[in-house]
Amino acid sequence: MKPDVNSPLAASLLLALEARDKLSAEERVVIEQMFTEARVVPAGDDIVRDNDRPQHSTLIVSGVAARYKMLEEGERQITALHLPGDFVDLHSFLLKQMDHGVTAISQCRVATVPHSTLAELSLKHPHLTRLFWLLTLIDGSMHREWLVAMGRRPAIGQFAHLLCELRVRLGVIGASDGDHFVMPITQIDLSDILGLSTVHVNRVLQELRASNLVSWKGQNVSILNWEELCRVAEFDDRYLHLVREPR
Amino acid sequence: MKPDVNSPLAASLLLALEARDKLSAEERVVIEQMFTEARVVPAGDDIVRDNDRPQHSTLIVSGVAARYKMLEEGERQITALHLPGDFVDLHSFLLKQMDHGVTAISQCRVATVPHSTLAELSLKHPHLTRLFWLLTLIDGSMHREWLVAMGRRPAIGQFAHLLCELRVRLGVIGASDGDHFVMPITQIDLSDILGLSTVHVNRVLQELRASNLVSWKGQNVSILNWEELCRVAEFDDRYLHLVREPR
DNA sequence: CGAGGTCTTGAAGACGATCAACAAACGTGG
DNA sequence: CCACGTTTGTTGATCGTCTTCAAGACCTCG
Repeated sequence: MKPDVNSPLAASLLLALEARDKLSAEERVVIEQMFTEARVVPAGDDIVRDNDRPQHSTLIVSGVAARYKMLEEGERQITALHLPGDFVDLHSFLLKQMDHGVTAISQCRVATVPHSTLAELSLKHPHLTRLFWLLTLIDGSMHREWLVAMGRRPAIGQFAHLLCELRVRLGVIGASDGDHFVMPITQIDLSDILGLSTVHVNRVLQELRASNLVSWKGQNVSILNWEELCRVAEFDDRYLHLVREPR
Repeated sequence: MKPDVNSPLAASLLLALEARDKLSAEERVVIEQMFTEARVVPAGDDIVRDNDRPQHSTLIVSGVAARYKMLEEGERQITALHLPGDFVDLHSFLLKQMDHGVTAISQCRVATVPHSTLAELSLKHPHLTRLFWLLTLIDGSMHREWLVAMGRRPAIGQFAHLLCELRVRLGVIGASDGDHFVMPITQIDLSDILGLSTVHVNRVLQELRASNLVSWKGQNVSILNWEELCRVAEFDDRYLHLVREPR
């Protein structure tokens, strides 16, 4: 999760893709070379703004970002959390206009690909195009899982589910150290993810701590009882589609 | 919304696509010819089952369908409503395995395309491929809007928002008669969409009726005050991406 | 060392859930 | 076409989860 200036920009993306299909050597090269170097976005700044019409798509190289929408009364709802290797606005390639913002939750390093490169790709590399399409489909799959969590799980189950998801997703990109990972987000961010008040997030977290499921100090998160946490969350990772097969 | 046996299978799909981009005559033909005739799925039956590995993708020709997930205690959460012209499992082309079910809310006529045809398409017709990708992106966009509605809007706003969305989406495919449309779904279905109890759905609906925003009798829905309904819902149709431009 | 953001705790209140009962609508078979 | 059973819609009463408001502790960073 730390900005590692030496790692290639697309390292996490390659891991995410290889978790779902095989890449040819050529494809790996194409991916590594498509990104232009990266700027650093300070925590709290927008990476992409609502209503923008981006000419390129943005990859998180390091840090945590979030898609969000604001309501009239100033409430914020986060609709997705993005980790290294995630394309935060790949969809803007076809949707053209952003209907939501993307903010840097922690400081982020980001790299970009011009939409024109993606367009060429869609002509020359159908398989890679399908894999990028796949990434947006997995985003959609996570959205659906979040809908289920919000609509039908009690707050503690929803929170537990988020923790399970984070552990698995960080594992895929090699950013979790077994049951421990670094998660630079505040309880305020959590409340905007879960659609709860900050006060209630705090109380639910205490409940998770009290039952020895999780430890969360500062940015250090440890899953203390994975089995039981999954039970509370009714977690099933099928929706992350971590099966390596031809796509 | 009525099964119209004479209409071409892809009529609504063509309308949905033409609302977002121009199609060439050739592309229209390709789309019209890709679907094989259609079966009728009775209300309540699954169109696609959880865990299936479909070899084809399914288009709703008429009727209303829903994607859903079940929880352990038997609760259901609907994550998307699908209307004529919607591909309910286009994503299974790349996700391979279903991580949720799709059920016929009302009786549905459905048509199918083999995945092999979609694969050919991805080689021969990059523009059409991008448009199909676009359809899945718009699905994702609707998921995000539902997340906002669930997380941060009170029940009445969430319900109002759903009604606004339905009106606009039905308008796109020519299935709404101004402010009136036919919506063959029960309050039980609504509660599974909104993540509320059926009792509360009933009370919120009464509130919408009492304030003269909506009339809902049987399957006949009329928007009585579009302006005010949009205000209650904080509705902004940008997320449906109804802009005709090159994609 | 001070200041702003974040975390924590308490008390009160609201929104929505649950339980229960009944009415209305619908479909099916006689 | 009516009778009957089942599903859906409606209403009331009570309960619980989560919100809001408020205040103080902690922490981080200039």
